[in-house]
Amino acid sequence: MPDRLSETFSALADPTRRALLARLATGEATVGELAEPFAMSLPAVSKHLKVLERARLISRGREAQWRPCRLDAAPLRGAADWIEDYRQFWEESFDRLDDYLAGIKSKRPRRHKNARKRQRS
Amino acid sequence: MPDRLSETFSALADPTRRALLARLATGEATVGELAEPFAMSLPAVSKHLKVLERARLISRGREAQWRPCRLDAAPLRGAADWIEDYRQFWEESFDRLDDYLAGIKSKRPRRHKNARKRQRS
DNA sequence: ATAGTAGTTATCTAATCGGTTAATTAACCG
DNA sequence: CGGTTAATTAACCGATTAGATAACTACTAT
Repeated sequence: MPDRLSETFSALADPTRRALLARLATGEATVGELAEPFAMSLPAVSKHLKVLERARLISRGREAQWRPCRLDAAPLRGAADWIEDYRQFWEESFDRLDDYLAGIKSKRPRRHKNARKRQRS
Repeated sequence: MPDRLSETFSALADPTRRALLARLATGEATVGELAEPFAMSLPAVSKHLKVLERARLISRGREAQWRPCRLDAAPLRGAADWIEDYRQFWEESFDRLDDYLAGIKSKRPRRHKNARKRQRS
């Protein structure tokens, strides 16, 4: 995997792995504890954890025969920052829809005088 | 692909696709224009665009023989929201780093009194 | 030493991915 | 019509992925 951001997004692109992170947000857990809610083999979960570990989203300790996992959310910051650059676009999209509707309206006078909702701040 | 969030993250997990989105953030563009900066074949770019389209991150019009693409950032909102739930964790990590540094400092008095940066609004 | 528990590694399979080149569709122009 | 431009589709390839089962490692407990 080339870059860090790709590795982060790629790790997040699986519902099982997101669920594992969600579980770890409530505190450390062993592999067995993490695997318990899933209808899949332990090795499968172990692999998912390895993916998360390579993406630096979790780290693991050792305690007797257990390998407790803990969340390490730091890489999410980069992902959040990247997405944040587009916030204006998903907020703007409502405005553009309004523009479009306004265009329709000018050609074919109609009701819907004020379609704008979600006027941002 | 099962869920929307996975599809979004998966689409973002490729640097070429992120670059395409970044380009589209500056305005609509045709496939050829989008492909131009990349050292890869047009069909390859076309495939990436199809992935973005399936993830609803872009949409396409038709204008003569061109298929202008435009950004549709709406799905990013879900991704941003998901990640946002973890913000406290990556911000906490600075606290932990501070704690760690504070521990060091108590043993070996130093400067860096206030290492915390990026205090979020 | 033996058995049990926690987890990883090995091996395999089917599917998907990211890329290629060649062929095809679609629209324009003369 | 024929030719050019824009883009997609088809067919293929090698690498990776998500899953399974089986075998192994590592530690605990008796």
